[in-house]
Amino acid sequence: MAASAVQAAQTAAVTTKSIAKSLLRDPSSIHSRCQAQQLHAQLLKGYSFPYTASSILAIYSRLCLPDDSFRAFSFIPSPSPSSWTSIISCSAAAGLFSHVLFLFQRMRSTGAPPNHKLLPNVLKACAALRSSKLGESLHACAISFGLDSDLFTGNALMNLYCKLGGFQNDLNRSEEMLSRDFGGGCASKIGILERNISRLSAGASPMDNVRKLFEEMPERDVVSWNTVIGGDVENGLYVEALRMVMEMISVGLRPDSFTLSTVIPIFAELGNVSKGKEIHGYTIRNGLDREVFIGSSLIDMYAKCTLVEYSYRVMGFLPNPDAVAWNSIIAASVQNGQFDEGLRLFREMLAVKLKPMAVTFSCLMPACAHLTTLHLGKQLHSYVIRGGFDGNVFVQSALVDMYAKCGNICVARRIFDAMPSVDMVGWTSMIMGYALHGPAYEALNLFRSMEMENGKPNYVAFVAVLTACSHAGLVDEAQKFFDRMTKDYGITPCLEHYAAVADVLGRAGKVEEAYDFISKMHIKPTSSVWSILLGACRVYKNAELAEKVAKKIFELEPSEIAPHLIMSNIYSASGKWKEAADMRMLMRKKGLKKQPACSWIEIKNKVHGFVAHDVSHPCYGNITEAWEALKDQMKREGYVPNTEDVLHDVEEEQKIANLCGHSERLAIVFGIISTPPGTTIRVTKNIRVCVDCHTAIKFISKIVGREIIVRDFNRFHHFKDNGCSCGDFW
DNA sequence: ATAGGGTTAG
Repeated sequence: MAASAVQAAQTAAVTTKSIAKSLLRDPSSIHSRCQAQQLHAQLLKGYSFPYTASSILAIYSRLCLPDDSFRAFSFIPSPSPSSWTSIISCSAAAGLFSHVLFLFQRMRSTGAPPNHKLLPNVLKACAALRSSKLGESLHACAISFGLDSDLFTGNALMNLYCKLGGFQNDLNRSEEMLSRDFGGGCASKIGILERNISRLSAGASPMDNVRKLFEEMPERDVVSWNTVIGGDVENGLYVEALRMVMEMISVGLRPDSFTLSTVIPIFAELGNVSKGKEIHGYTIRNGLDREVFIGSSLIDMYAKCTLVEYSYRVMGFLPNPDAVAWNSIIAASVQNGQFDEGLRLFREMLAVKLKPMAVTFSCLMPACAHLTTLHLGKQLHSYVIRGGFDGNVFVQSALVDMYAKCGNICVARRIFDAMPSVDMVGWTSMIMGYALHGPAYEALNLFRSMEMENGKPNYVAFVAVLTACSHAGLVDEAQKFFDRMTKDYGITPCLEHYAAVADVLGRAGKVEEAYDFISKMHIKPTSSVWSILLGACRVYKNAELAEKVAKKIFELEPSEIAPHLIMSNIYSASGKWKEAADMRMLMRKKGLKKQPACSWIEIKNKVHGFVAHDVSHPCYGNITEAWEALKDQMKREGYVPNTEDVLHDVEEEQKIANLCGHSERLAIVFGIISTPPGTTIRVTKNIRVCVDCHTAIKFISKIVGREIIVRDFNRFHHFKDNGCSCGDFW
């Protein structure tokens, strides 16, 4: 028995050996890491043939297995050119770019020359790392070895310079770096180098350099053209990019799906849908419209041009939409305000077994933020954590924004504090969060920290900090920030900045000043800016100025509802019932209908919506019963109804009854009777909270001992203990 | 061997 076992083992060994031998002769037959490792083990055992680390390295690197490749490589005392090529290609394919540069430097230090197979990979790594200095040295290296005339090297060089776009390239320093970084260096080589590189001007646009390289290439392929076109697009040279496409066609090359997916985003950016449709037509005629790369950029283009229905159609024609196509269609719907559709598409994406990516969540999160559905936001957050996407800075910023918008500013802050590096979007989301919730000093402090840590705030950051000032009524600070924005940072104010300053002036009662400020804007004020002032006129009962402002609004937007309502309200408040009636008549003549006010609340992951005097809710009986009890208690505590905001020309008693039926009160009372004592109540309302409800909710918060958070059309109110975070300023 | 699509704050 023992003898036969030995024999069997020997036969097995012979068989394995012969398999190993044949595998080495034809390494392309190895398709998995497991097979490669078994072969490696056989080689290490060193049967009858010599162990060749370089052949196993070639196999590992072809399978793109960097760890195994590194191990095999480390056993090669003096690597051959092909071994260097293997290990560097494998590192490049695995995205280990700094390793590529490190290995290349080591290779050069042994005196081994670069070759045309290797250099494109090194250039790719350099482009990925945006290393301008090394890039120039590599360029010098390519020239000194005569590799710059190689098609692939030339393409990779052009790509490198496109990626370095924004960098200051001082090409005259290359000589020094040639010898220092990559061991070039003899006099004749440097002569060639100088002659070649001096023709690339240091001060010119980076794309000019790319174009020179392009023109000097002895041969060009579609990739060469696509690279220059891509560089033009990346550097905002849209006209030039499109001219290149035409020229490419005129020399007899056909734009491929790379070319088209590079230029389609131009029309998204410019919002030029008719040109975009032309390109779409071209893709259909050439059978390219079913490719995912084309499809994704078309979906995005139509969405950015607000033709989201076209996006859906493009998606519908894709035979095999990949995760990116799904991301695009989700982004398309969310960007166009179709939040429920975005969420539905996400579920559909999961249902077809595609794995979501970090981008998926940064596209989708704003849907929860806009819908104020905290429970959905939390579900997505847990998905983010389980999927390991919580390290992505886009996702983190989107989460900060979502939690802030869904009313949970504390969690937003916790996520913000945990961010290892905060970009401008992260800072701005957090600042905007505080602006919406009330603690303006937190917003202002964060803005200062951001200036210290992140340098230059952009215009959105100023929108956020000005919003914080306006919500807190900080007139002087707002004006200071506005001045600093224009003077210190050279940012041209846009509509939102003007709106915020006009708002803060108006709220502070400086309505005439606000009028002057708006009149002096360097862009034409829109009806929305004037409407802000109109609102202030109503609060400060300045009917005269209100009429002047309303006239401007009606000229700009004759069919906007809000100014009609406000004017009617102003007239009612000053007892001008006839004017008020005329205004409402005018609205009827124009066919304008008031948007119904509604409020909603989430109870046990279900959303309950209420409109004013809503009797449709199954718990209506309980709600009125609880409200009556609450009302008595409120009266005892000193609550007096304020009917100033009630529009209708009716008796005082009826006005009070109207107030009591306001949708937010129904939602709050329903929240109180449906949750355990002490639970925070979160209600969302589609329009501004009225003065009386604001007072009433303060009383309610004290009586029931709960925090009540109401999100209205433009901010959050945290009611607690008879006070509100907005400081009665909203 | 070289190139490409979708993302967050208002």
